Amino acid sequence: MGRLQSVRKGSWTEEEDLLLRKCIEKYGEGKWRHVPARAGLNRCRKSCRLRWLNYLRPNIKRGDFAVDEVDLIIRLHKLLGNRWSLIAGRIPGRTANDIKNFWNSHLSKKLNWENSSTLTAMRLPNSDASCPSPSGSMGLAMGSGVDETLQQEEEGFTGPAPTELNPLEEEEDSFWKSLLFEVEEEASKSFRDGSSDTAHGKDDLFVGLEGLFSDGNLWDMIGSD
DNA sequence: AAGACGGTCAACCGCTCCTTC
DNA sequence: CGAAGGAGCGGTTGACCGTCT
Repeated sequence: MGRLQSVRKGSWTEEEDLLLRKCIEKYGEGKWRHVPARAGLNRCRKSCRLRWLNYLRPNIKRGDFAVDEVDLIIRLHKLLGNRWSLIAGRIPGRTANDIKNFWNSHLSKKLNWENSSTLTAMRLPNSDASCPSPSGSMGLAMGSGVDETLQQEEEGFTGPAPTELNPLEEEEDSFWKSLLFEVEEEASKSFRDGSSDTAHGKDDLFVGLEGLFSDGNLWDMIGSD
């Protein structure tokens, strides 16, 4: 009937945020198709969903990424590639959009630059105390600690050392194991379904893991902020 | 002081995957 | 089993802001 009402685009107002928040509180997440009408918003369902997921959802962290978060992002990206939602699922309080933006604006250039320069110049002599080492609860599970990984790399280290783990390390260990399990499940499923998504197949997964564990000094690569 | 430039981030777009019928 | 619609994802865009010249 030619009633193609144009939906609003652009930045969200506080009033719109309030309406959306109230709607989600009342009806819960999901059923995004109904959200605009329920909330009384002249927005498309995608816009509502995005706004909620990236901005309004409780427990969302704003501001700078912590050292351990950055380290985790780098490693997860090495393992998973540009699968931001998967990466975000492993970093509490951070959204896929946040991580994607952060990667694109901070890390990708830095890593590209450093990677290309280290090919010829090898490691830059700046791995001193000014480079923070990952130390939070989400830090490295395997051979955590910058000097350790560096040493392992120089000694031809290619996998996690079978050392005894303290409780914190055990927690981290289980984190990586569960992640590995999830990704492997997905890869297996794709494999069984004959999916053409070979970019994330099992082989690549283990290539990624190998790189993940045998990785050199990430903080050397990206420098310290 | 002001224009140019680059970086950041919120939001949109289009595609793929998933679910339902 | 296939089609259609919905949901989710990653890539891209554009506005805004800070820095540089």
